[in-house]
Amino acid sequence: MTTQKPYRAPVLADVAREARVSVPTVSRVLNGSKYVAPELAQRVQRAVESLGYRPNEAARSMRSGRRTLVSVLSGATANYGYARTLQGIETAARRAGMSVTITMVESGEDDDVKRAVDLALAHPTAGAVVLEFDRAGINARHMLPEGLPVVVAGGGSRRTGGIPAALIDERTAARQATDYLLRLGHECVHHIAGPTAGKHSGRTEGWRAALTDAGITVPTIMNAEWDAASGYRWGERIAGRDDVTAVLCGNDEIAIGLMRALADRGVRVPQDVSVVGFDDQPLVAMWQPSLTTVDQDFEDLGARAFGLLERLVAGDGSATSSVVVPQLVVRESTAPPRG
Amino acid sequence: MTTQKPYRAPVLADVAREARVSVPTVSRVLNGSKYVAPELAQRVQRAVESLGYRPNEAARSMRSGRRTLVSVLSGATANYGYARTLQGIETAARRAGMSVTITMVESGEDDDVKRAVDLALAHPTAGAVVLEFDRAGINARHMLPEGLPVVVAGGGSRRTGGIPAALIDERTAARQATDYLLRLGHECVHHIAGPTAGKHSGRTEGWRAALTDAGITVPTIMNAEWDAASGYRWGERIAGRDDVTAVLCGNDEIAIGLMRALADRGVRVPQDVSVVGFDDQPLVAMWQPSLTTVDQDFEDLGARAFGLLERLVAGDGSATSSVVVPQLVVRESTAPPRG
DNA sequence: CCTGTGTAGGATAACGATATCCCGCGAGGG
DNA sequence: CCCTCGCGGGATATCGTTATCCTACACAGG
Repeated sequence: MTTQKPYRAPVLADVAREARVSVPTVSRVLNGSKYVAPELAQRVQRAVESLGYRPNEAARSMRSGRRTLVSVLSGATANYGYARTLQGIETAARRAGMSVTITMVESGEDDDVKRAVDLALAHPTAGAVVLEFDRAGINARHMLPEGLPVVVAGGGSRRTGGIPAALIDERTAARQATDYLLRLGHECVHHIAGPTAGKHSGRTEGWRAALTDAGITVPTIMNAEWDAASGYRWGERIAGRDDVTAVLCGNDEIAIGLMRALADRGVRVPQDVSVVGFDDQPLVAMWQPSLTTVDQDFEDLGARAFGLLERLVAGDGSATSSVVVPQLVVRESTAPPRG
Repeated sequence: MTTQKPYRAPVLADVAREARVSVPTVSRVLNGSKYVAPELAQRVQRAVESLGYRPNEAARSMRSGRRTLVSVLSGATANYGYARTLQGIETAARRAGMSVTITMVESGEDDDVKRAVDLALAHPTAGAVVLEFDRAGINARHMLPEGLPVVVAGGGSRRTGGIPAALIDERTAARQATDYLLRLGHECVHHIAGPTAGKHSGRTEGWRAALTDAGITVPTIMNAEWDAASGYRWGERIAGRDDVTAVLCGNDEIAIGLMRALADRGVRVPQDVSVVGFDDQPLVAMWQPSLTTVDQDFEDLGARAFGLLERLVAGDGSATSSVVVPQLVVRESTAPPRG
């Protein structure tokens, strides 16, 4: 059993020794300063290659003040939307030569939020992206220190307190989805909302606005979790009601759960009830019936959020929120009401 | 327009000044050294609170050699399995007081892999977790420097070259799933495999082994991408064949796509064809018919991977691979063959 | 009184990089 | 011949922290 000697990455001094130059000269070569003789530069390059030298960003940023780390704060979930947004941020950051740390906020409780923020900022960070799809994210934003570059990524129409945000205008999308159902001839559209702790989400607000504008009495909101089981439970109750002919769901999971419960009770979608989801997860197009839903480009959302942060870090005060209106994708789960 | 003065986080010296002690004393207080008078300690604590001081991990680790950053290398995807595994790693790391950076490897090409590894190790890292579900991950592992603590997380039965690994024994699971279908009375089980670049995945190997052991001629493997569209295309072809009565799919997406194609052509699941998936994504239990599939605990996988890395970093050479056999979840998409 | 021991806490060096300073050198102008 | 100027590159300070060293003091034992 050989003892593994602990890993020691080569440092500038090792390169300098190997190339028989001083440490600052190596730095100059690596940072592309002029004023270095071509021959020395070549010796340095060779030494870098042969030793497999990799600059230490921590030391570099400590001295230079340039930071190459971006911190993402998100709710504690592997949800499709979160994962996709993170991917968008990471890809954009990687292309810009920045690394990404991810910290999950276990809940909206002060303790959890504080711990998460402390960990997220433990390593010196150029700025933070807060994924604000839930309470945990919102609370996290409020606990970030004054002056740190911060951007928000999330569903639109929420106040972000002067912080630049990349948004998806869920409100408009929900309104369009609701209008679409009304145009099909439904006299009312019901709504199953995800948990949002007090305030209503843009999805809920858009739905309400569409009904109000059409002069329709807004029915009671059905509150659910974001998961399919929760949608299923509402489906069990809706199956026994004649007055529900169209349902706008807070997300695709809820919609799928709802549809299964309806099917189990012999209620047909879309003949008896129309169902609309939110997110357009990859699988829902394969459903039977395939789900009419709102397509959200989360990857683009992440990329836009990172772009804003980049400008903010560069001191470009003109960085202003960007909003995208997602598109309704009409599939098989919606139809005119019977009779 | 007020000019925002750039963010300057308070440092130890600020705290020391505020508490009227020397810098090392503040450090001693924060690191819980004895030999500090209670009164001074209290002054320091107060100063820390009032300034909102947060230690700079980069500086700390530079001096002390203790690293609190873990790097995760993964394929460029927001797949359910990847996202879930990352969540498991992050949660375990957070509980251990470590931060996590995530770097995606765009492809298996040398260029992409090298760039990803460079970025992943740019900030000084205690070690790396490589998500090895695809070629990109495998290549990334080979490009990591000698001596860096590395663990692999992925599907079992692959060689990991002496590197500790947290594994899910896909081979055994696939074998069990295949055996189950044979016990139902199917004379053969067909298989749609995901892309694995040369080698076969544990899923494919387990399937083959089960058939071979049962003395059944192994049919041609159907090769697909990991997505539902790809499963759909195979479904179109299978619908015209009488000899296919049971299909083991490389993952749930493929299975769902397959089932939709079969349904579109009037082939009934499970009466005409039985279908088994892999992963047990949250939605597939709601399918019609609900999908029989292999439940993979990716979050646990991530937690185990981090645990291994932690021991490796601590110099515990006894860290040895851990393997979990996932369970087959029988639902509605499987049944005995007709007649 | 001298010495030894243990506590308390400041002074200083060091981690790996970059910014700044500064010196030597050769060319060009007065 | 002296002075300036541009280049090339080493010496040194510095970033925020912790490890090490060292001094000061109190107290006990001989």
